[in-house]
Amino acid sequence: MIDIKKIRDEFDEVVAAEARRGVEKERIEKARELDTKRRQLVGETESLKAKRNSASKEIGKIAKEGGDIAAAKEEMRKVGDRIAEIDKELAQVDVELRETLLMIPNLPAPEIPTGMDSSANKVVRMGGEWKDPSYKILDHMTIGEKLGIFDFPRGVKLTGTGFPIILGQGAKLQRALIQYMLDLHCQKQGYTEMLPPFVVNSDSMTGTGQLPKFAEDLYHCQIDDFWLIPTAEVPVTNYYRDDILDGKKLPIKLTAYTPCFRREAGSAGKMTRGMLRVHQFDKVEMVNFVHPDTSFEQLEILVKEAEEVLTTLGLHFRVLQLCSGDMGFSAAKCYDLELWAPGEQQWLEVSSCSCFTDYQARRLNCRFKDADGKTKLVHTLNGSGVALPRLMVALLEQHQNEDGSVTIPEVLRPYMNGQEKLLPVK
RNA sequence: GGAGGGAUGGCAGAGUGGUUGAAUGCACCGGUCUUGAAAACCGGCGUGCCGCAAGGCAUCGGGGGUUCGAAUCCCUCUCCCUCCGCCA
Repeated sequence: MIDIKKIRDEFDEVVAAEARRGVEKERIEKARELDTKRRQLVGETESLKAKRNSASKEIGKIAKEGGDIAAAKEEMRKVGDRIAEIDKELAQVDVELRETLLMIPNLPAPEIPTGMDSSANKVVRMGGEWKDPSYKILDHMTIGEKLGIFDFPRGVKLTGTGFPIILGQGAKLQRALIQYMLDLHCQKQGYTEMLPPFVVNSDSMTGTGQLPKFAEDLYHCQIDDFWLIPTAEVPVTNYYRDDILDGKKLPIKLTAYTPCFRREAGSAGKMTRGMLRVHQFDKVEMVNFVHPDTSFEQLEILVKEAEEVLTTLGLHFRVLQLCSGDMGFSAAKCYDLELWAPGEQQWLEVSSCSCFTDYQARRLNCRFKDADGKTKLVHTLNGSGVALPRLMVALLEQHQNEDGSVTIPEVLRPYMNGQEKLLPVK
């Protein structure tokens, strides 16, 4: 949620910055008007309450001395009625203001490119290498079939489309990847691992912004009013909801492996081939709670941490800086990591690393005690480190051999009992 | 799932309708003393909102109600604890 004080005090700057994301001035104007209205009502009701409070004290005193209090009581009853009226209106304005603020995205960082869609994104660097081999490159579906590691039809039988089954050495490879990434983050990059619930309540979903807007994209357990998490960001970030952190302990870096569940209502048919877009997938996520002065430096570190996964797996990828209009709603600055999938002949997004400044923390009410003794909002960052299905696709396609086998990256072999290759089943 | 008991400031823990925003202890911060530290003593010490400020309002798990006035009474929800049942 954006800071209303910013709209109050730096209106023109906010309007200009939001215009870069395609937000009309009217929306910000509306927030400002509601805020003015709100403050006026607060002033009115509070001065009436002050009057009532002091009168009530007086009444108590008079009553004790046996004086007549009937007239005073009657007058205060009227004041009470008026207060109730104003409070009702105020509650309405509060709701409206909050809703309006929630519709305003985070302010884009000044240095990012302006643009409304992915065409304005900028490739900031390339990583790893790729050379097309002399033999014919296969796509992951064909490779998977040879290796006997995917079963899509039976996934449909068990659940429905978008719930693939991974088998045998493929399942083991996936498990190895998860282990490897967690170990890398924890042993080398200073993260603490967390194994959170995969199901959360509505407060948590609201805290990170999935609710109320994106309810349709989530799986819901009606009886208990629980939701399946679409990303580990939800439980991990909400871990510190309504919390005050010790400033000396920042940055706090948490990582978690979880399955992710996404209904993705309306996205059927969109790049859904094979493993590319599914309703359930595994992901390792990184979340940082940082001091406001360091958030953008931390973002650069976070991206490098995610990149390290790809580099050490020997994969070719590129780093994209997203333009103002292509970023997620809460992000001030965002980098995407895309892996090259030679079989698909396309770049696959496997990680998105974002700095949310205080936008997410405000909604989450996550603060910290600074060195000056003041309580302030933290800044939050998160990044995938990384998503499994597309990583698997790119890995199979980039590391495939002419004989149909797939070379297992060296760093994964300790997790695979030393196995060097995935071998065709027949 | 059944029965009962709870939820108060960072923690512990008083408080059952009127100077209680909240005793007391611990923790924490500042000071005195000390070569330094400890102890002792003195002072300070929740959060949010409105206001230039003075100050005001709200807040004792959440929501609603009674009342001139609610931490205190009523309703409701959530969570925690104890006992019983069931169970990986």
